[in-house]
This record gives sequence, structure tokens and C-alpha cells, in this order.
Amino acid sequence: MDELTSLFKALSDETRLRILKLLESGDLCVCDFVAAMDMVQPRVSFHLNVLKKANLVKDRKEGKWMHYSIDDSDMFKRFLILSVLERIPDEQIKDDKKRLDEFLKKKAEGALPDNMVCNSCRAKMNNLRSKS
Amino acid sequence: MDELTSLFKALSDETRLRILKLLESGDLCVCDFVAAMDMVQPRVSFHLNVLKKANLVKDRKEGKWMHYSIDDSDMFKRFLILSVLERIPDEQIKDDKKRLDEFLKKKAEGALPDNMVCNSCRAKMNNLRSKS
DNA sequence: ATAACATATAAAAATATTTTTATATATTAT
DNA sequence: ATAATATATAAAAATATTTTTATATGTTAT
Repeated sequence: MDELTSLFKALSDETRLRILKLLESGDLCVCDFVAAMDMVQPRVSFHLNVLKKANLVKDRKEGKWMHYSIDDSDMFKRFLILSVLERIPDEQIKDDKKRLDEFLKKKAEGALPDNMVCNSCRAKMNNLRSKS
Repeated sequence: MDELTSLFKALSDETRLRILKLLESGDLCVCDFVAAMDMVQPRVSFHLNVLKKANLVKDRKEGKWMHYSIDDSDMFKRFLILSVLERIPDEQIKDDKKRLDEFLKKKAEGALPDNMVCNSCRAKMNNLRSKS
């Protein structure tokens, strides 16, 4: 029964639902969450870890960055996540989204040297640049 | 988001999953849970209340007894409950079931006067009596 | 090598949940 | 009316989770 309870426990926290909602449109690294949710980094890492232990997200290391994304390898969890995402209107995380976009834009505008930005971040930055 | 988190919070506790599993085969009153799970009554009432607030169970008063049953009026919750029930093998609550059956049998054998047993309890007792 | 950075982890503090114990309320029996 | 029973609720104690603060680890830049 432990697997079930820890799965639901992972989903029973607002901060973690905000994380899943942010991941809806693609993977993010820890510092993106920190900026988007305006939280200190260990707090974000703590929640990412809860989600990871429940197999709701997976991580991938890219240089010194750690990227998190939704783990949809299990049907039931996948269904749960979809149900959750569709029940949280975008409106509810608009502040997070706004801060995230600003952060990504700032990253892009900072004209940081190539080696300070990982590949997937650069892709997102370019995407943002072409929009504005 | 509160409705979602309190729904998952309600499902994130082993005691409450045991309650749902016991309710799989029909409604029960508080004293049935107390006997089945071998717990003090306020503890059972506390968990029933959490489930009720999350609209996972509903209650019905019958004389001095309070009967609880699964609330399947909402599709999503219904699906969640079914998913949970099918993921908990009967084996895992066999002790609860055993104590419940013994309690119901004892109720029946006690030859309690009619007015001490509510209608739905009597139905279950008769059912048990005919089995043994 | 040293510094800067991203992230993880540990320990302490703050907060929330659960459990227990005691008591209140409502219903039915005597 | 009074006693007995079923359940609810409140307060205190126990436990678990979350947040913060400080520090460790690993990676890349200088």
C-alpha cells in the first residue's frame, strides 16, 4: 500500500502541483523553478525529490544542470498527471509562468557566453527571442 | 487547487485506504470499522471525516448509527477509488475482513433484540448466518 | 589550482497531521 | 427521568512533513 500512499502524498501538495503544471510545457532545470516559483533552491529540490521518489518526474543531468521532466512511463501515473493538469486552470499559475518567462528572457538577454547555458536552455531562449 | 490537494491528501493515508477497501463490499457503520480495524472510535471517526470532506464517502444516519458508504457521484473520484481498490489485493486487508466478519457474526449470535440493530445491519447478519 | 556556479543534503525550526484521552450530543431502552 | 449506546468533537500529546539555514558535492571557467 506504501507505493499508493506515497504517490497520493506526492500529489497532495500545492507546491508540487505547481511544479507539475510548470512542467506541462516542457522540462526545466532547478534554477528555472527557483525563479518561476520565487522560492529558495533547497525547498524546490525537496519537492522535486518527493515527486521523483513517487516516479512522477524523472531527472537528467546536463553539465552542472539537472533537468526535470514529467515521467509518463506508467499509464496510471500518466493518467493521474493529465487529470491534475486539466483541473488546474492556467490562470492559477500565471504568476509562476510570468516569472519563468522573464527569467528565461533575462537569461537570453544577458548574452551569456555559450558555455554558461546548457543546450535545452538555449533552445528555449531562442524560442522566446523569436516570439518577442 | 485546494480541492485537488485535499482529495489526494485523503487518499494518501493507509488507514483511509483500508476504510475504502472495507467499504468495497457495502456500507458499514462506525462501530463496524472500530471492530474491523481494531482502533479506538475517535480515530476511526477522524479518518471517516477526512474522507467525507474530500467527498470520497457519504454518510447516512439510521437511528443512533451512522452508516458510511463510497460516494461515487463524481466520475473522477469514482475512477480514483476504483483504481485504488484494484491496486490493493484482498490479502492486504484480510485481518480487517476477518475481524469484521467475526464482529458481524457476534452481533448476530448475540441474539440482540430487534430494536438494538439497525435494518442494514440485520440484513448483513442474516447474510452471514445463512453462510455458516 | 582556484573561483564561481548549480544542485544536493543535513540539521534545526516551523508547521501540519494523526493519535489519544476526555467529554459532549443525540438516540433509544428501561 | 435515567441509563446505556453510538458517534462526534475538543484538547493535548505524539508524529510527520515542510521550510529554512548552513554546508557539501560536483562541474565548468579562469
